[in-house]
Amino acid sequence: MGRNRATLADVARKAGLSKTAASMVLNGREGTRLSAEAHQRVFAAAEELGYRPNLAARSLRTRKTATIAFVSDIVATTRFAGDLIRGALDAARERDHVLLITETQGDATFEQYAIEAVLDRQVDGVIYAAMATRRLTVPAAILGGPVVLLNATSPDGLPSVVPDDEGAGRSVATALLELGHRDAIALIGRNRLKEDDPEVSLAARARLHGIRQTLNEAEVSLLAECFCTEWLPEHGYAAMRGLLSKPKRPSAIICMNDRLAFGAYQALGEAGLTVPEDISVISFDDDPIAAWLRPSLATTALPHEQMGRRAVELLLDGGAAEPSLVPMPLRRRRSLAPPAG
Amino acid sequence: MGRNRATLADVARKAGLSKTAASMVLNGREGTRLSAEAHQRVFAAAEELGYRPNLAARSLRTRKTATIAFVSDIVATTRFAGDLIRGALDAARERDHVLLITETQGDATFEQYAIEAVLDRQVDGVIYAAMATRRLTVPAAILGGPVVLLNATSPDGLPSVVPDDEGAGRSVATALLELGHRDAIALIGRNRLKEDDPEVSLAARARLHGIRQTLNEAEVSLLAECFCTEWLPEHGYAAMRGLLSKPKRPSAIICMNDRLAFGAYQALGEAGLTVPEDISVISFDDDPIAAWLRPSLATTALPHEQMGRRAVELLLDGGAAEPSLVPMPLRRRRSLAPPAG
DNA sequence: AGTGGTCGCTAAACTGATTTAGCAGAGCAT
DNA sequence: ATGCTCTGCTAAATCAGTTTAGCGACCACT
Repeated sequence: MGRNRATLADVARKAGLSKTAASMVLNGREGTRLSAEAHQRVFAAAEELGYRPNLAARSLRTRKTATIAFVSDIVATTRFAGDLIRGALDAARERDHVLLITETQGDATFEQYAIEAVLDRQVDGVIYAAMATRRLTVPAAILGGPVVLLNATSPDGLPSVVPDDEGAGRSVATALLELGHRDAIALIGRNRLKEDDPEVSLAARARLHGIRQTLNEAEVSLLAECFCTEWLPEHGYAAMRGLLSKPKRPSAIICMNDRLAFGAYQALGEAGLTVPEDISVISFDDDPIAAWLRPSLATTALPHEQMGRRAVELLLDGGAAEPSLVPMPLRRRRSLAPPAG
Repeated sequence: MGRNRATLADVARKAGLSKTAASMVLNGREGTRLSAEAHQRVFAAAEELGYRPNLAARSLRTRKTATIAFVSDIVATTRFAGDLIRGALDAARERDHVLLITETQGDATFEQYAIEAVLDRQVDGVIYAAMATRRLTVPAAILGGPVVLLNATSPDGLPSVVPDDEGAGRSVATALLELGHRDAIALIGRNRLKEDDPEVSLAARARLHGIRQTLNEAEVSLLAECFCTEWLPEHGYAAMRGLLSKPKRPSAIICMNDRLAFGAYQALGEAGLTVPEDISVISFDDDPIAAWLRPSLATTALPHEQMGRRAVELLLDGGAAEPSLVPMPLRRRRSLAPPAG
């Protein structure tokens, strides 16, 4: 890879100057008294030789690699990982940095390995990302340098970037109230584990809190709340069937994520009910399926790309110590209507 | 990041030996005549100081960085990217390598930038990945070192890893024939652009070819073939409605991907038809939604994780020059049944 | 004439590893 | 006593940059 690259010494020789001079010119150092002509010659030589500095050599001296580690628990399994990475990639490129990506798979041994691997490569900082918004404790080894938590918070008070799930909860509830839904709003996706253990999820509790707060302020209470062991379509399906078997039919359903909503749609379809004429549905995440459903599903978007970007900005440009809350925009789609009759 | 790390010189000093000796012991060099005691002392010193070599320094001398570039056109937008990356990550870790990830977004300027960025960092090789299986030409700049194409082929005859879409086409057709479907099989997802331009897609043509070949051998021809401008649910929906409006109803549908099948399901549901009793459905990709649909959708899986893994193996361990075809396993699910009546 | 300052530039040290070339001492044969 | 080999180790060069310290020439001023 990259054999026969021209070195700084080659450039200097061609320009008839010392390495020192060439280095200073190419780095645009202020206050050196090199002549305009020397500048010309160095630039010309570098151009002609297609010179590009060897960053390994440079970083040996400067201890800067222009490389950031992106350490995450799981990159696959969720389609969102790509957006998180893409946002980080974009922001890194704008700052002439590059991303070293590793995955811990939630395994302590892998994590240890991943961290050593990136520290050995002298990365300038670490973005420690979680795929589900949660609280975690970062390994001590990376605390020697800049760290930003992405989609996670930690007890150490490290800079972190998380979505505003509570705000999203408020948006969702407000959207329903504005349409006139009041005493027939049901919730699908309560989950003790997610709500009570911040190391599993911070989103569940925050979303619930946002919803409750808004409804309380309007003096509205939920018609029903369904617990689900997981947030997958099958659980949404089962929950929806449960709701439909009760005497009072809800006028609107809030699902804790889009996959639950997908399951709910399936149950509604089987029951011969139409969205949104019979029942409105709204949820969280803006999974791609939300737009594919018929009718399209109103939801609040997890701004993964923005979050990835913000993490890099925080890491390289510095910034707020308190968690950076990224708003979750409401996507108004066809699944919303005023209550029937 | 990584301040105050012990250096090799520290280890040597503590062991009372030269850097040379320490280096040789730690690298397990054969044929050096260092005493067993010297070995002990070096290991002990390294252990005690928590010594880890500075890879930037090492690579300056050895021209090896134990780092691979993963350059892809688009990492987001498709949920599959994660699996491709994960497979590569796993295989890289097993070989003590790490992945530098960049994205070109299909833009020539970004591509140029990405390639320079990774070459400047002296990567040991490049995995050039495409998110949709297609043919492409790799930029000359990376041809100076090892390159493997992932989910793509090139006219240069570079080593490449692609899914066996033609085999998948055969599996799909065979599965339907075995169930007894013959003269009422319809196809959704013909697409001139994808079929005719290998720089857009290799999958469409290969899948179609596999299907046709198997049906021809059984002397069966397709009842209908629907063209779709894109392979999204809405197009599958429209195509399915089209098929249902014709006099002869198909007994089975082959969709060119799962998203089309999702759309087909929606149209079938609206028409009051049930899968698989009225119509069987089978498709390609094994998108997560395939398992979420009711009934679950039979499909052939794109083995992204395996492909990512294979690419790294090819790059680091060497191997076949001709394209490495990774089989696409058939996932038999509930959407298949013998034709009705 | 001597002193000091600025200008334009360079030699050499330094970063932390690997690798080449070779040295001192022991043992052995001649 | 000399030459030879083998053992166990080290000094120094090297990789490709950055950075520190300083050199010679020229000018101005006292």
